This record gives sequence, structure tokens and C-alpha cells, in this order.
Amino acid sequence: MLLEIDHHSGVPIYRQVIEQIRRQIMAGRLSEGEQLMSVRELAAQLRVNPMTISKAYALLEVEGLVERRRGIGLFAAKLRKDKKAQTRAQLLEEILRKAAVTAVQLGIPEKKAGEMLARLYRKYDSGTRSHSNE
Amino acid sequence: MLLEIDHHSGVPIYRQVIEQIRRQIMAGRLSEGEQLMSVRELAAQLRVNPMTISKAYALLEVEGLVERRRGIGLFAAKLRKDKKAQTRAQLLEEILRKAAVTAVQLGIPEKKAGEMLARLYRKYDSGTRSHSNE
DNA sequence: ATTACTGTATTAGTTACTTAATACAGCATA
DNA sequence: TATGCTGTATTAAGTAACTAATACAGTAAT
Repeated sequence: MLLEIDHHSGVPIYRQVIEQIRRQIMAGRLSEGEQLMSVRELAAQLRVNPMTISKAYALLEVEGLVERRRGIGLFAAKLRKDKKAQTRAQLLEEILRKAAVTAVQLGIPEKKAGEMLARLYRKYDSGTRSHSNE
Repeated sequence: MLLEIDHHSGVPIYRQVIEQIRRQIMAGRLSEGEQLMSVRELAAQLRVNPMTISKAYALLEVEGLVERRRGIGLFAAKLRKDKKAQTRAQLLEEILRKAAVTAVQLGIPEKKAGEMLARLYRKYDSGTRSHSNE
């Protein structure tokens, strides 16, 4: 599971974790009933305190995206398919819009912006290797 | 000067101020020597404590983007063209990285993401018509 | 029962962020 | 000099976020 934490963004870690797990569930990359990394495991990977992860998980459960089972682990909850597809497109468009606005405001040519995106995409995609989606 | 603060984003106010002023300077929207809003004026507009704005301004000066003159005000600094280009690239890369991670996590193919970016770019570029940069 | 995993709670302490009130410092101008 | 702007510093307080250490609680397998 790809999780990127930016320690310098000012955005609380637990929020970053929530956003990204939410995204992965929406993507179907975490399918219904699938087990997520344990609190301690994820905390170790991100080099972060376990209670920070626990907090993120607790809020994800409130949101209805995951189910916590003490003694067993954390599991992705079931989601309606239509909601999933719709939300996915929205999520990506939301951030791509910000990127596009930034590029235009900065006067960076479309071609160069596109090349940068492609390079970054491959960088993060290379660690993934499932490619089952879409 | 338009400055929008999102009090619910989790991003510190002084950081939001920095990001937006930085972007406006890089975009040439604030040209060299131009005076910015005073600490108290901006603080009032954003309904925020003056010292929060002062902190943002202080960090912008460290960054070399503005010059503070006590008793007079705050002014956009002169920038070497190369540094400007470099920083601009960094700013765009930052947000494109987030977009790339999102796309990968959502399982959206590189090609489709690229097309979306291009479409959005053109959408926002068409309303600009300055094209003096780069 | 023991071991080894799960997630949870508590307590305590640190740091970052923000606000508030007050005072100070520098510049310009009437 | 007096006024009215600038930005700055200090002190105090409160909250949010994070960490650390420790202990507890539930499940499963040996």
C-alpha cells in the first residue's frame, strides 16, 4: 500500500493518513473485507506514533469506510459501486484542477506540466504493480 | 489582492498566507518593488491576529521574496530570473506530485490523468491571455 | 494457560499554532 | 513636536497535534 506522508506540509499526519486510505478504498485498491495494515505496522512504516494511526483509523470508522475489530485488525467496509466511481473521478479532478491553475498562474507551458506529471506518475506507479483497475 | 484562508483545511494560517503571496510573486502578479498590504490591514481582512501575519511576512523575507521596511511597509523583492524559474518549477512539482500519487492510488491510468490535466490546463489558460512568462 | 498478535486507553510532556494585550521602534508629514 | 501610519517584541494563555511509556482488552493458535 502506497502511503506518502509529507512532514513539512503543515497538514496533520492523521489527516494525511485518512485522506489517502479513503482514496485507496474509493479506488477499489482496498476491496471490501480486505485487511489493512495494523496500527503498529503502519506506524512503524511511517515512523509515527501508533496512537496517531489509531486516531486516523477511528475517524475512518466513524466515516463508515473501515471496520475495526479488536484483536483481529482493520478491514475495509463495503461501498456501493456507483458512489465509488463517482467519488474517484471527483477526487482526481479536484487535485488536478489545483495543479492546472498553479501551472497556468506560474506561466509554465502545458507540455512541460504534462511531462512533469508523467514523470511523477511513473515514479509512484513503479512501486505498485497491481494495475488491475479501470 | 485576493487572499483566501480555509480555516478547516488543517494548514496553518501563516502557511496559507505564505503560499498564496509566494505564488502571486512568482506569477508576476506582484511586481518588483510593489507594496503589499500592511500587517494590520491584512490581519483585519482575514480576521486573524496581526502577529500571525507578521510571522508569515518574516518567513517570506527569509525566503527572499519580500523586503520589510519598518515604518514604511512590505515590498515585493527583486528576483533573479533563474531563481524565479527554479522556484516556479518547485511549486508546480509539489502539487503535481500530489496529483500523481492520487492518480496512482485511484488506479487511474497515466494516459487518462494526462488528458485530464491537459483539458483543465486549457480551460484555465483560455481565460488568461497574458502568456508573457517563461 | 501461554504466546503473539490485534486495537484501545491513560497519563504526561513537548511542540506548533493562534490569540490577546501591551509596548516599543522607525518613518513621514503637518 | 505631534500624529499616524508602518513593522516588531514580549508575555501569557489556550488548543491541537504528536510522542512516549505503560497497561489493558480481545482474538487465535499452540
